[in-house]
Amino acid sequence: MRLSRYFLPTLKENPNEAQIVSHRLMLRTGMIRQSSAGIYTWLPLGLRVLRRIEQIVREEQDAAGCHELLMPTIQPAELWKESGRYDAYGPEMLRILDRHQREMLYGPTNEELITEIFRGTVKSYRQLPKLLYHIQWKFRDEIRPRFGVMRGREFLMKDSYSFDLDQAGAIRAYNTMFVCYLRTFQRMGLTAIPMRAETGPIGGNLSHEFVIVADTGESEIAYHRDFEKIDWIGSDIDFEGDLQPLVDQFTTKYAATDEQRDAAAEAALGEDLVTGRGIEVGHIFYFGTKYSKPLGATVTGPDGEPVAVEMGSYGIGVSRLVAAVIEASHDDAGIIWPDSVAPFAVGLINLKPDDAASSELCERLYTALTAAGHEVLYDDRAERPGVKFSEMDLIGLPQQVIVGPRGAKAGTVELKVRRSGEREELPVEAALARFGA
RNA sequence: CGGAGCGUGGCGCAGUCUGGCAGCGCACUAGACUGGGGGUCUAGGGGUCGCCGGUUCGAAUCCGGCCGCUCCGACCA
Repeated sequence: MRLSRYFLPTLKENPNEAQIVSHRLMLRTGMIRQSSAGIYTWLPLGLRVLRRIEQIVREEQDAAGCHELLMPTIQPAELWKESGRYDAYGPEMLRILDRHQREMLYGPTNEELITEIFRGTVKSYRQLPKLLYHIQWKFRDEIRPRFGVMRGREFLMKDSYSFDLDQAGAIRAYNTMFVCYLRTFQRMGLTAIPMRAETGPIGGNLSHEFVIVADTGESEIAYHRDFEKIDWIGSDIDFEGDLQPLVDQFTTKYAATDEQRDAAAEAALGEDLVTGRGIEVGHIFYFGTKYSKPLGATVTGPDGEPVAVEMGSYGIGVSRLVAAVIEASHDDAGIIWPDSVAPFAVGLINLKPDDAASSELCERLYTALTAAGHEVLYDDRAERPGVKFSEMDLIGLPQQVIVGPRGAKAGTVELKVRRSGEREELPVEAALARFGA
């Protein structure tokens, strides 16, 4: 992508409304623009990151045996009256009347809808278990939206739903998602600690939040020091095997948020207790027959009798994750994207587009890097070097390739690693070899 | 919803108290100089001062109402 043709409206100064670093940086790098309170437009750079995170979530869901579908954003009120949540949800749910005065709502979550789909299609225990998910925009009319996309009213969420014949099956599904989540966040370069959580209006009795440690988090958290050094899981998980030992490894140590915290347990930990703040990026629930019973989601069991299915739901805040990654990975100059979610892999800086040798070399690098499968943002603008350096650091692409007249003449380029700040001058061929080009 | 604050050009702000030509920095346009960490100089363009009403010879400024945004609190991925 040539920056001269791209849409990247960066800001030199901090917008007044942004208080936390991720919000400031998302505005300054031209990733998002606010439309109204808690509602944002995703500009090209931000959308790229959102899509990459979404794709990681999708791939890990698929790997865990979840099947993607897509439910609508607008739902009929009727279904929610059936489950009893139409009144329970309160003003946080955005209610809409269509032209026929039919009561509709912009979905804050999808348990009712997925259960309706399930009850109309799955009739026998032989068709179980099922794990379904979708990635869709949700709306919750938060009392006080804040921190940019961290706590917006409109947000992109992945929500999965499990259907099993019995509790043992449901717990198995719960464990599957538990491990899937560990892998998902790990791939984004995040350390997410699973914490015992309250179940909230979604309901149920087995629940964990996945929390990223960050000073700007909204939850008070406390956890065992061992979580900082626990062996992180590999990519070769057998989801068909017994996941309980792995889950136990992450759930036996103390870790809790807010109301779930236990003063006695924390006192017992002594020096091993770590407290701080965290950002909740995922939440998993087992809630049994809470929805299947009122909504009539039953299957015929082995004995010919109807059985209400055991369910769980599993959410990941996809749009929130964009902000969470920034909170976890930035410095004074700007964002530092982990490779896995970076909007572009390489930033190519042409320090002097007027210089024929520089521009020819840049064109060659741009073509070769692109051909080798790297996404390159090429700063070919007629700007001063300082502007280019600053903006490239600000938007935080992991690798920078810097070309100037001196190097172009000598046949060298400079490579800079954004995270470490390390710079290295190399012959062109050697630099290309680094990128497998 | 309670408490606090803000709304003046694309962004950041001054001016409001004490009514009298709408300003500054950045950004933008043109030219010159410059050229490895958000340059310098010159000349420009751009604003119904959030909206509605009132007071006044005269309102960004005073008064009333409304709207929007931000922060703190209770609620949430």
